Amino acid sequence: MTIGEAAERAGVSAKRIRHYEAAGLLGRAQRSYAGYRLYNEADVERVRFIGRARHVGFSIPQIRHLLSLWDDRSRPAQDVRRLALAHWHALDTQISELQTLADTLARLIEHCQGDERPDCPILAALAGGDPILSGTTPVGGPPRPAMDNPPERSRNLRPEPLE
Amino acid sequence: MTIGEAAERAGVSAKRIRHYEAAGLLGRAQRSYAGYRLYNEADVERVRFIGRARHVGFSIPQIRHLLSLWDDRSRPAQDVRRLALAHWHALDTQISELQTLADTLARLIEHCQGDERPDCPILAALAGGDPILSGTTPVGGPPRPAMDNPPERSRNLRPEPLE
DNA sequence: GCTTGACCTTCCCACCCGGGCAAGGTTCAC
DNA sequence: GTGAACCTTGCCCGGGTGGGAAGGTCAAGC
Repeated sequence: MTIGEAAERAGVSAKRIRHYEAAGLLGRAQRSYAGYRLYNEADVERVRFIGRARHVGFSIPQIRHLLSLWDDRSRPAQDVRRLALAHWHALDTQISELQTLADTLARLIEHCQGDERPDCPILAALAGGDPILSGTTPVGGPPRPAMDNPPERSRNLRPEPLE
Repeated sequence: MTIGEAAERAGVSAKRIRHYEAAGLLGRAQRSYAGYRLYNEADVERVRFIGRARHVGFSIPQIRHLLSLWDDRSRPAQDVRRLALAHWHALDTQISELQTLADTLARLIEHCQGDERPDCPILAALAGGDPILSGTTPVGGPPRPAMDNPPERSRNLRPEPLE
């Protein structure tokens, strides 16, 4: 099959398949006489693997690594687990940082009346040395303003630490 | 003062100041006879404002907007609040998505023994139609594996909804 | 056989926010 | 005058993908 069909069946764009090939995730595809890329079932499976791995946030280099482990039938599961765990920790760190940002911002918004008057604590904090931007959280945790529909986010889902 | 000194006083790199100027956040700087950019206290303040806004995650276009509100002495605080709130919601969405990813990954890791055997559920899930990747969380919430040092992350810090 | 439209090819640009480096000019102290 | 430390502009790089241009190919219909 040609790239369009392979792309559709793997659930990615043709462009991405070419990109993955260029990135060395796929190896050079078979070519028709006219130069069209040709794929088989196994190729589609591999692209699907890549797509799923991207979907859970693995980077291209990480997927390269995952694929090498996948290709090596004798690899220990430990190796895969380690890679996934590292990725999880990176995700967790990123989430923490974003959360800190969001909390800071929430504090700023909290202090802003948001009325017609021009005095805005948000701008003031960005402009001057308002300590609210220093990230010092009051004892007892940050304030918890009312919210219409809390998303019920799942936290504390944590794999075991690295061995 | 020249760009190096201004950069140091504003807490950003000289490169970033030039970048902000090119992005239209700063207006064309005064120039010395030789073409050096020259700054005054007000310029440094403005750069500091930009730096702080970047620090809490505002994008360049958003900061452009914030600056226009800052420059407009008669702007209602409401406008600023709205912008900050939109940014907060974007952050919150991003955090949610990352959290979903991390949870999925955690479930995968959970199911992987991580021993010397080559059967790895993580690879299996990425390769095949393992429903674990579909994101269906079991009733009662996702499993909560033991963790050495939970970061005590602050959640539920939520500003009021948009009016 | 020819046209048409859908597909394929490669290559370049764009995003975002800078870091890093190069080649060259300027300033200041010694 | 000379060297160090600054400044200038400009280009390439990252990550992962979309968009588009310019051109070749294939299959169906006339």
